[in-house]
Amino acid sequence: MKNQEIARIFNEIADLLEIKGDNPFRIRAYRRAALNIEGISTSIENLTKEEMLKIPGIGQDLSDKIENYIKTGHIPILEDLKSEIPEGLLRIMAVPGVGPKTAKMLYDKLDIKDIEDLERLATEHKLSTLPGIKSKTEENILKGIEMLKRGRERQPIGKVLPLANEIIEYLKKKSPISKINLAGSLRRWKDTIKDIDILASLASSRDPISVMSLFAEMPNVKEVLSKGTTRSSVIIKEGIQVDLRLVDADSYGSALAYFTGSKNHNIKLREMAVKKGLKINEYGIFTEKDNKKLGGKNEEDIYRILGLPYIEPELREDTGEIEAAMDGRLPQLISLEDIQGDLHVHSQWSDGSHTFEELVEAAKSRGYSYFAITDHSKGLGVARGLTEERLMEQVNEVNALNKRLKGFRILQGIEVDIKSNGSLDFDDEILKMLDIVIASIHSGFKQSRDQITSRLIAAIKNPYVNIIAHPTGRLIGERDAYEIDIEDVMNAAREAGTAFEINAYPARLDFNDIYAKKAKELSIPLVISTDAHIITNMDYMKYGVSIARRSWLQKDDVLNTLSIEKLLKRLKNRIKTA
DNA sequence: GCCGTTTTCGGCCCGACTGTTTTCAGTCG
Repeated sequence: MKNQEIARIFNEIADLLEIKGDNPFRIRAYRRAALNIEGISTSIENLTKEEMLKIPGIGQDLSDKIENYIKTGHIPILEDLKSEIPEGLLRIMAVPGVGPKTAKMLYDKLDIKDIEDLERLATEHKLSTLPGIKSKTEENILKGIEMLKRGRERQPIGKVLPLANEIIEYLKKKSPISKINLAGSLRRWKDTIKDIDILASLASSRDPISVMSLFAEMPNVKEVLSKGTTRSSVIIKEGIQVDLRLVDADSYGSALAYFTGSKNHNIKLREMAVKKGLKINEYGIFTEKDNKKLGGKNEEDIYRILGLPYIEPELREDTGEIEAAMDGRLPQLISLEDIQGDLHVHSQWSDGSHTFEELVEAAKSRGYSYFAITDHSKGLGVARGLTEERLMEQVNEVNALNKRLKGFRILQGIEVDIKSNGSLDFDDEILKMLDIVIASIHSGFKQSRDQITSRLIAAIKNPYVNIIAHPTGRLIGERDAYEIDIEDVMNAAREAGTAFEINAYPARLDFNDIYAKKAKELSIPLVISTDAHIITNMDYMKYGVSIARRSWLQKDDVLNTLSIEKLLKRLKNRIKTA
């Protein structure tokens, strides 16, 4: 799948054109194309010309470039640009506060070609010889370089969301705020987060400056980047940027829509507005002609006045949601309350921390009527994987416990290891005795794409494997997904009736939203499971549900929204009674 | 470079904050 690769190339072309001072709309066209290519679930090399031209932002020229790249591995314009512009300039542009104009001036006037040059000359106060740069800018550039060195990578949402909620609680308690919400990619539940965006409005006639000061002086603030009356930015000690925006109650809805994004979703709404003789900004929706405010107190106003139904934040990525809204095709998204049970849970028997009784209580308290105990199989020695004998002991214990439980059922399962040769860790004779079997890869991540693909397909085709867990093996920030032929894998699953897991563990979130959406389109069943090793991990379900929502999934698309009876009927080759 | 329910040419989203400026350019989201 070359999608990511081509998206990266188009973004690089956009960066280089920016340094050259090229037509900003041409630059935007490259960026928009990149984003849309990243968002499609089909390998771009499998698309026909006609299909390619249907991707928003891809026209004749860019589709030619893509085809040429797939055929020859070259994009002439990129090579030309690279020969004109030293590569280091792109890295200079990565310094916060340094954009294309500054980067170009630094290169033209002082021959600065990389970050090392920039740091040295800034330290020696040589930058202030340039027009428009004085000591403050030098300081900011040095700070920016520091920040870049520390690395401001995107962090898993599971790490960022709790921090964001703490800040919101703090502000609620300490300041005269009437409304406060998360915005930005956190509100859209993206799997990784760069900044925390918070929107608030004040109780009437209160002083915004005092709130901004309170915000800038929170105990966990490490650095204040900017502070105004409507917008302030800080870096907290975890290294994450937090932006707070204050608006009037009258504009709260339009500001929330605006700051929730995504950027491209907003641009498309604004374009729609312009065509209707309207204007949208963070203060409301207005008539173009006499600037009369038509709405903005509630987020729904914006959509309603454009003639659209409300679009859930998770869908706002400009991946077809606006078109679907126009046609009345928006999905009724799944919600956390729809989940009836967790199908991937570990116990003390392997590398989990709790007894069955404790897990039953935890599941019940989350409103579930079942969960599957899926300890590791023997091949995973580090996780104290079960041998056949211990599995049989577990079966007896689960059976005994199930007899005592009323209105609740433990499903006897296993997370069987897919070995490096593609065979499973247990024979079919063992697997067929269980209520549910999930299979997954825990080794050989470096194998070739073909090898891993055939391992997965072999497991998918096994008659007793119901679910493939964490199908791409990624660990956010630690390990990339292994390379697979996603089309072949999905086709195999569709034929075999094997489901894929959306693993809700924050570092995994695997399938991601792109693959889960694709699976839905192919009518492949999905499950959302937490892979819990301790009880509190069960609360990760909300992250899994958020991936499902971002994937346009409805309740019907997810097997563990079913009652236990219906679930067992849907699983292939299982005993069909609860 | 894309795109069309005003257009196949001429548009292309909108505003805040900073640092440097006397009215604004650059950067960011």
